[in-house]
Amino acid sequence: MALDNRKKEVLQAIVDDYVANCEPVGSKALIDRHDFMVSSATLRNDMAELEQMGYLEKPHTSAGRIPSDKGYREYVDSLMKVDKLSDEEGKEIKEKLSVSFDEIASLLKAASSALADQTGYISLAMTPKLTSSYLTQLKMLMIEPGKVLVVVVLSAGVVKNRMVRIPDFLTQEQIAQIGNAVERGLSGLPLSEISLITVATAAKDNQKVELPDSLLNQVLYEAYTAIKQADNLDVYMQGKHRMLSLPEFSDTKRAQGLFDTLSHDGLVAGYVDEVTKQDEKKEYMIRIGQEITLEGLDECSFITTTYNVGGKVAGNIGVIGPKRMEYSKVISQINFVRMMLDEKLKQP
Amino acid sequence: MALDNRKKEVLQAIVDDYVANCEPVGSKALIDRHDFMVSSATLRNDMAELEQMGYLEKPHTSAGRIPSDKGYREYVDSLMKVDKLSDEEGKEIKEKLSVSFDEIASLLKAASSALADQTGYISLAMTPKLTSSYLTQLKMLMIEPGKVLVVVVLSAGVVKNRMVRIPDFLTQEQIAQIGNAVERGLSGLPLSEISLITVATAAKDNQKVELPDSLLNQVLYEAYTAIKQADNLDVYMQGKHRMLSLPEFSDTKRAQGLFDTLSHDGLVAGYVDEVTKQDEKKEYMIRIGQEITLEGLDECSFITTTYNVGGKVAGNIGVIGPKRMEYSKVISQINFVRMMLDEKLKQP
DNA sequence: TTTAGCACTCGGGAAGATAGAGTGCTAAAC
DNA sequence: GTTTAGCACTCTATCTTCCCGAGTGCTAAA
Repeated sequence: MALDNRKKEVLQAIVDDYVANCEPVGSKALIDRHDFMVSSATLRNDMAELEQMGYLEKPHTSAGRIPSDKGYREYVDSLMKVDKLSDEEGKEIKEKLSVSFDEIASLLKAASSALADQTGYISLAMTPKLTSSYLTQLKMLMIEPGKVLVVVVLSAGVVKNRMVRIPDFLTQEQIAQIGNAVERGLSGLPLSEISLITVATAAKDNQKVELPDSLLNQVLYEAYTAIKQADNLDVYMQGKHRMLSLPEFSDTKRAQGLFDTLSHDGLVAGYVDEVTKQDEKKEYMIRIGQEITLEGLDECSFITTTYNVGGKVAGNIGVIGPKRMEYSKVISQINFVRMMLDEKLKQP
Repeated sequence: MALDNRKKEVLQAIVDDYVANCEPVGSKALIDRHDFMVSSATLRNDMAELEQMGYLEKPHTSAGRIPSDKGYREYVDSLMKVDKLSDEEGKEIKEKLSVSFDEIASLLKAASSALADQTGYISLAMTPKLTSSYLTQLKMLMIEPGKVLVVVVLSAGVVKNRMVRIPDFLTQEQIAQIGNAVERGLSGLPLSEISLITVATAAKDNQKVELPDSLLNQVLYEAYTAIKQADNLDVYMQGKHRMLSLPEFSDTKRAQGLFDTLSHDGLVAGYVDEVTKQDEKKEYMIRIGQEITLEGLDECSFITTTYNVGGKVAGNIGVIGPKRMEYSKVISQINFVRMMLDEKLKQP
């Protein structure tokens, strides 16, 4: 059975009211707050049917209804209208993102913080996915004898560095040359194709320094781990503790379950990755309540979208909030931030 | 009036019991759990006096007693005995700290995570204080035309870098030379004495590159901000959400107040700094409940100590837990971690 | 100074009563 | 067939009352 027009309106009104007040919505309250041209009894009938179809639930017999996961799903899929961001809000976000960004990391931090402030929920920003990036530069900089800073630059504007130890009689020149050799051999190569072996051959093909193999290998190993480490997704997450003020997390156990999961950056990043693949064609992905396979997030909804670097699919930004979130507002906010990122990262 | 021996024992026993159970301690429970050779009536008298002296409080008339801030203070100052860490625990910590650390940052992260795991409370590790550090190196590395990575190395082993923009017709050689010139002029100088002017004179005295002043100044300005930015204390904090499982934070409002304050790294760092100065001569500093002037921490206790780099006073590590914390255990844990840090950072 | 004894206090949990919001159903009206 | 008024019913949340028991403070005796 399909939803007739009035049922759609009823469902929409219930979601709206519940989002606003976090209290089960009854037929009378619905009449009071909305301009339905029918009586409460009629709404009661509709609500009963909506419940039977699985869009609504009752916390207990004599309470109002609350949306089920399916109800929220219907709401975001076909009922809500995503309105444009207000001009002021757009301006606010723009301001927050107008940091002079010279590394993508600082821009993402700003984006995450803007999203958290603006939505009032938990925000998320992830560095570009490694699968889409390749090595552009590798610099080795001697800080003091025996200590070298390896700077790895990836195509998407990601810069990572790592301090490593090497035998302390190697000179700055030797080190720099090895770095250059590796860079020459590997730049342009996707990270997935870089292995200890490719690093070694690159170095040996390109370098002129005379060094015993064992010594050279030691340095190359460090270079290799530095490159591999640049692989790691960085996750910027903000606004976690704001969830404590929501009624759905007034139970500390539940809040703790949420925080426990969120403290594992890797888990969250992995989930985002997986889900983004599933919803590849969509502009944004939304997961509601039990649809989220992460532990402790079954009272939450999760919205992410993908930003581009140099016009190509890159990393993700997102928001985690209660199921009872202001979907249309959050979506327009997240969209706006994404557009700003795309704009700022246009030239590769 | 001074505390006679039995009163001391009573206070100590009450603190111990309350720490263990988070329940007000009555005279009878005290008798049951400890070997006092007197009757409960006698203890009642003692407890009444201890209350009058301000060491104990009653949540309400007919409950047991709980320690007041003053009571805890007396406890940590003269009653508890700090016992040595068990061998296993020492081993565990040692293992967690046996990361190959090449930057002080990663060692501090490991220290903070070990402390959080081991104590079960919130841990804190801060990079060395800037007042005690001076510039040792400044490298400028061209990543691509117009983009330069400025690497700042400080005496205490702190390495920071920052990407900056410069006019894009400058060459790697020019940039590197300017960096070298500034390094030559400023290395060994305390950060506090470095200003835009000293940077400029250093560069002009030492460099040979011919560049128009306005251009040079632009680069120098970026170098200067990079140095100044290295100034910032980094704070590593872990284990926050563990507090949610403590009964004293079952009220989400309270937890939120705590988290709100803790999310401002600067606030906490500033407080630690201030308090460390006050307790300069002591091995560790302890602040209990209301003694802590940070908002939201009045149900907490705060213990910090100072680690050394190259034998000189450097940064702080610490633990924030409930007032009802296992002081002696935490102190021995924190001390152990500090000793490990000192050991690892012995050679400058 | 210590102790036994006892009356008193107070919080917290159990039990019961009540109000009110909301429901589902029936039968009449449109 | 759909809508509506009316009504009995259900269930929670709240308030009151009551009582238990842990704990106290005081007194008087050891």
